[in-house]
Amino acid sequence: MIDPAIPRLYAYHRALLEAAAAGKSTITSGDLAALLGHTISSTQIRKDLSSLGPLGRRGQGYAINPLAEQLAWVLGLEHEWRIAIAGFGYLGHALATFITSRESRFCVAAIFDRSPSLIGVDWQGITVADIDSMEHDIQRAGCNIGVIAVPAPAAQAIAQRMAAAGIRAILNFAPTVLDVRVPVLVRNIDLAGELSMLTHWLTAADANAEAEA
Amino acid sequence: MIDPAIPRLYAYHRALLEAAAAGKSTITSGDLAALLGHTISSTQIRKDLSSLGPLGRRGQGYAINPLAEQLAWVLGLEHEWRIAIAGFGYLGHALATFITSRESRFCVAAIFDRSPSLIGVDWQGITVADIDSMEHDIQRAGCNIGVIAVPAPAAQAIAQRMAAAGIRAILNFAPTVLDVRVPVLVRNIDLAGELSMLTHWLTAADANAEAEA
DNA sequence: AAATGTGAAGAGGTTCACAGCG
DNA sequence: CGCTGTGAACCTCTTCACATTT
Repeated sequence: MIDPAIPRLYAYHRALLEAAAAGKSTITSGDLAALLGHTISSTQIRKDLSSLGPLGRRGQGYAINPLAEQLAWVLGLEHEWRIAIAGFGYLGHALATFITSRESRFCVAAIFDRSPSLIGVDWQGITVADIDSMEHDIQRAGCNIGVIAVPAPAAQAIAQRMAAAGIRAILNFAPTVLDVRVPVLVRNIDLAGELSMLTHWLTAADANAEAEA
Repeated sequence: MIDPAIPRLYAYHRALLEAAAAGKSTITSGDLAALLGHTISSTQIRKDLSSLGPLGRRGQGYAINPLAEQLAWVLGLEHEWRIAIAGFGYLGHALATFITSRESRFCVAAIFDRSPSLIGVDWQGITVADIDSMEHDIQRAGCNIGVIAVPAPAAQAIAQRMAAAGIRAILNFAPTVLDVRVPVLVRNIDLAGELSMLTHWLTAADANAEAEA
């Protein structure tokens, strides 16, 4: 399965759960597209789904439950994922809450910070630990996904320590390029970059408006 | 200028400021690529930059300061941007801090929440206001960018009200497709989707490892 | 008749190879 | 000689059109 399709598959999965909750048991690619606000075309949906196997019935549409299960399987949502969060400031805290509420099989299993005022704090049964003990705690908690929510200068070292502790996938919110030599998947969430797209678009729109006037 | 190039331009800009701070006054596309951890090729960098005009000297490289200024101009970093944040939970709080610290011309100018325990709270001179007065406050504060950090069910209504108040660019952290009919640029930050890429990749890697064994 | 599944065409962006300057 | 700037080849993903199945 191709890379850019994965977030789409996840969107389908969510939409299918919604449809199922609304009492439907079958859905067409067109209905699914409508549910997603037509941000994705029905053709695209069919291409994505057909690449997983013959999941629909011609003339009828897709049976929701089997399709949702298939998507959950492909996306790895059937495993339980144990997540380690480094940095428990506002961002880390927000992510912990979000992750826990979002998907029942995502489980925050370890939290780290450097600040003495946070170490020892309890969050939903998890004690915030000192970053110095990270390797040990990550392995004991059996974490397989890491989230980096620390300031940029500290991120690189933490990424390397996470990788050393056996974590193979990292979601990085620090605005730095992480260099982990081991084969680890790093996804960067570049908030400032996203903002810059907005500011660029707004200035470009202004320039166009002036040119037309 | 093409869309996917914008975050790259922003990355160049950051790297150039770093290089300037390190005392350099000139840089080649290859050096810049190295500074970015080779996540972007030197060819790509030259293509991106050349589309802005002839900014480099053949045989020498790029003069850092003029180039950084040009990038800042293209990205709209020379304007002052006034940002309205809806939702002041941990996420909203984290974003406010991040935005303020990140770029001096990004200014959080209004904060909204629905919770009585947050309304009236002061954050760096800004008073958290009731979401009911959003339109009025946004206009008074002259906000031109909106950030949505509220739970999914509330996001749609807030997006529409932001658009009605004249905001034309929105960064949305709620896992919902926003439908604003006015021409507004919406960027969705899909945290769950990003996580799903990690879980997919990890399960696919496991499946491959088993297949090889 | 209605909706899926799919080869072929198309668009969009990246890489290559090298011409053009300093 | 070194590095930029760029047309052309390339590749990847999306859209189109339609054959296929219930």
